[in-house]
Amino acid sequence: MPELPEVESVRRGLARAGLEAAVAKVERSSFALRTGAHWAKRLERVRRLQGCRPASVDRRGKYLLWEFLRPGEGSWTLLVHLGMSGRCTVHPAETPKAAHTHLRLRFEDGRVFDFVDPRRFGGLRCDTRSALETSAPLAELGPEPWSPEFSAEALHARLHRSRRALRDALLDQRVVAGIGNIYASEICARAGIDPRVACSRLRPSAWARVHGETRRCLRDAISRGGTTLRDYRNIEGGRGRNQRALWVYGRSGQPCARCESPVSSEILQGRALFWCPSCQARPRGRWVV
DNA sequence: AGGGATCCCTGTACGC
DNA sequence: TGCGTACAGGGATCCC
Repeated sequence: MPELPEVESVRRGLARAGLEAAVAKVERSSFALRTGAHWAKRLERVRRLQGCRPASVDRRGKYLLWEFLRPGEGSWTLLVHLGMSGRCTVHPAETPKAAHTHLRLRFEDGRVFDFVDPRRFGGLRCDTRSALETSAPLAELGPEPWSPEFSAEALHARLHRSRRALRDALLDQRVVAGIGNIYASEICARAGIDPRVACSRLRPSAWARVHGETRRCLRDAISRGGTTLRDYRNIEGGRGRNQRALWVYGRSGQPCARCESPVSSEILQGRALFWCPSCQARPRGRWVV
């Protein structure tokens, strides 16, 4: 389940790979990836990358933006979303295609880039940078966790009337970009707040903790190369190391990393939710401070 | 308009 | 052993 730290790890891996040679050939599977207006119609356009040279790799939320310089002038940008099971890999030489390879870029230096996604929840799109940034899904994303627009005050202002559970607000990419189910549970755990509590009950001091722990949790996960519970792999095919540092996610019944009480879990909005009933007790009063 | 429900998709885990 | 089934979940879409 690639979230911001995993996508950032892929971004850094791609940048480190130092691909500079032009794309000799674009190979596409006949499967549709993510369907819908934003994706399927535009998959054909990856052929545009033929003859282009890879340049900078950026990230916005859970999306990768990989720029390719055109032979004449200008550039195309490849937008990549890993969905649930998407993997990006760079192979040093000829490598057989893995099952469910949806895109292979063959570079003139002999290396290949593969996008593999068995569950096909991921998506690809190729367009100009400005076309991508001014349309869905990028245009709808909320602030990056490290941007000045993401603040405790902004969280409070946006959510103080919302009756949604805190966990569900953190999953909303319009509130802040990049958080998925794993880090939503972990952020609530580190902030010491019951993830089921309605946003409207959080006072500014509680939002300050949510804000601070969001940044810390994601930053620490990036420094550990992301979380591999099942599918996630980095550009070299290796696993992340953050799974060992999780406090609550996937640890139902096991001792909380902080107080050793057994971790609780339930399904909320169709998604697994984990918390420590002792460190994240439901407030008895009206407010979470 | 906010937010809940449903669907997409396949590998894995588990029960009988 | 083998088969069937439940489950995992990000985001688009529909709907109230």
